[in-house]
Amino acid sequence: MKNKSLEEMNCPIARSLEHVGEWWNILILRDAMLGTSKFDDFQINLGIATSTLTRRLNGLVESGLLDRRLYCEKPPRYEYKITQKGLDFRPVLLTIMQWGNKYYAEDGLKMVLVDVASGQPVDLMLVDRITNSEINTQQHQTIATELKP
Amino acid sequence: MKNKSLEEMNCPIARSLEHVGEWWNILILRDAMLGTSKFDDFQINLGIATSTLTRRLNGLVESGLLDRRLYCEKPPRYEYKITQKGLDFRPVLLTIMQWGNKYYAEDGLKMVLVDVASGQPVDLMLVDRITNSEINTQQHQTIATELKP
DNA sequence: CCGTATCCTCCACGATACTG
DNA sequence: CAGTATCGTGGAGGATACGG
Repeated sequence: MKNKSLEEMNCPIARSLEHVGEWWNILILRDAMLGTSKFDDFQINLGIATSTLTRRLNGLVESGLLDRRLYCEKPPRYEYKITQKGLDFRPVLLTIMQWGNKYYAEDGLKMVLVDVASGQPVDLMLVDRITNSEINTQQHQTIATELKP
Repeated sequence: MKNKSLEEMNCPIARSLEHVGEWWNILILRDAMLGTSKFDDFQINLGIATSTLTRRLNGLVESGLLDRRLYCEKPPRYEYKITQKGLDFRPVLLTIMQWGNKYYAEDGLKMVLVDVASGQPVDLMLVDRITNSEINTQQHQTIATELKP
């Protein structure tokens, strides 16, 4: 971030903000947890400028929250997969989500928790973007939904 | 924030970031939950420019996370107290804190949970800034500490 | 003492154009 | 299609001076 002193603040919250404080990062992580991994998918989903997306993705890779992996050799193609450190950030997104649901869901659009059969306790998804029919039911099972009217 | 489109994003996370995404806001809320309420206390604690602090405080008041109250008539003095909406944001800070403790506490400085006798389950405090002796023990009781060496 | 107003700087972001 | 490079700008933040 702009202020170097954040790192010197010796507070875990302040230091965390150094790496995820930019709100684009939060939204990129959100989508990464939802399964997005390709550059263009992020770009289309978020409506972010490509140059900005490059910078943010690189920053998140540098911070160890995303992993850049070559998945195709010819032509070289990369995907951005969430790391364990990034997954550990999920509770933060969940609590932001709950707070946002309470105070900023006037139009009825909320996010919901889904049960992940793979063993992980909870995951998050945006209701109007991933409909129930689109969910890989082997991986996800909706346990609560509040759909847009 | 700079981008109006965040509000139009129809996602509770995105909308929340509209109000608390600026990292100064997070730190101000952190201190407000720790009991800070006076302008100068925020300023000294955070090392923030006074003009910036004015802007951020006003923004948080506008967003309904802080409440500006006149507590002295002559001369007029105001204090900034956290609102219920602000208190509801506390779980977010707690999860950020936990994540920060895990990944950004290399120097041993962590935050801890304290039991609030007033009935609320948990509160947070910064270990090196509020020592045990300074805690209002009627209000707080430390249940876990990991102090800087 | 408790802020606010003003000016300035800088950088995150967007737009655009470009490469493999 | 999957990005990177470059340029211009708005606004957040800092420094300073000032008002109640």
